[in-house]
Amino acid sequence: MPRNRRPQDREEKRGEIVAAATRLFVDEGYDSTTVARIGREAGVTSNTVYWYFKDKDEVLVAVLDALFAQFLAGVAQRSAEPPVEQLLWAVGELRRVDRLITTVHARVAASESLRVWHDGFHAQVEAVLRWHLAALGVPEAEQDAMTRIGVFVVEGMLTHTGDAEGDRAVVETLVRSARGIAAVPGSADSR
Amino acid sequence: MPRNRRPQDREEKRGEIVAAATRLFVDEGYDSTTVARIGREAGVTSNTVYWYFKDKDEVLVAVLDALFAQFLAGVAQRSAEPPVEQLLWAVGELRRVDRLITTVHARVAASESLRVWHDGFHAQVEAVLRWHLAALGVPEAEQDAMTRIGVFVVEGMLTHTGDAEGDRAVVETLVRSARGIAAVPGSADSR
DNA sequence: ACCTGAACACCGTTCAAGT
DNA sequence: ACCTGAACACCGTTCAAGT
Repeated sequence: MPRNRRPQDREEKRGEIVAAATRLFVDEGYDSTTVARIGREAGVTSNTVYWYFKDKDEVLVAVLDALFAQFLAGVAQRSAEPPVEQLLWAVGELRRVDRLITTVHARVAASESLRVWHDGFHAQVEAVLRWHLAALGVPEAEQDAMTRIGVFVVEGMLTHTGDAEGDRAVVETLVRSARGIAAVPGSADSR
Repeated sequence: MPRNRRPQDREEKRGEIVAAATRLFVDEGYDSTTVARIGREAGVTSNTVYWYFKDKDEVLVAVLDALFAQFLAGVAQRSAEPPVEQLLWAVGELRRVDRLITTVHARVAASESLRVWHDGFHAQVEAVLRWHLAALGVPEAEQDAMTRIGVFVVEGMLTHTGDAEGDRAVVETLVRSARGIAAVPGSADSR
């Protein structure tokens, strides 16, 4: 069966490259990681990386896909926990890859495929947050703004390290704000 | 008077380099701007830039200092306006340099002087925000968390473009949250 | 189809040499 | 003190050539 043997090998090698790149990008950063190094850790030459990926940014997209899938699995497992704990866990998890998040922002302007990935990522994160807000009782009219605030705060926590108590205070204040909005909806009508 | 003629020329040339770099960094981005290009626009060779600055990151710090001073002057002029308008103005202003903000985050790990600048910038922004929160009546115990949230939201708005109505909704919701926290302080005592 | 050696293009930075 | 020409080091990417 030579017809389906090749594709399997291909996925395998590709996976090794992605695994090596993931380790290097997370530990040393995107800029500090040369394509040659990625290849070496995967047992090939730098040129070979270009047989599997269009360019270095495509490698990054593959790495992000892998990391994000892992992350979503963790989110699903914790869906029963209270919102504050879920958010704190997510922040702690994503913070391990904070360098990559900054890299994504720095490169969306230069790479079209990275821009697509970034937009998709935001859409998914926003969907999850909106779900939580609805569950907390935030009326639909306020969900857009609250969702954006939530995304911004999460992203800010990732890129600016804070201690455990500080993080908890931020998340608790945020959730309390959402509850406050839920209790007193509207901005100009009532009162 | 040859004793104070030289220093003046020096500041002049240095200023031209910073002016050229500012234009290029803002319009084309830090990565896309070569040191050679900065020099050319200032009428010198790339090597000459290195006589005035230790490296490309130092040029960036000088550019940031210039832009930030300009920004602070604008803030001072608008101190009488209501908080929402002040914040919206600040966001609009900073958004014009959103690329640089991303660049700063991408390079703090690599450049010590950039890290120092970034920390100082945050300290000043936080001081301004804390002042507003105190004015809104947010109790001291909650100011830390609310300040961090404010910084994160502002930064998020800069790096993620939104339309005018969306921006206004976010800022209004944020200020309303602060007022809500001010009205019902504490998280576990009163109920 | 998969992989490599060699080379190209580009860029930040340095150095010896000029005035 | 100020500036330059030439060169170095490094890196992403490509290409012709192998199996």
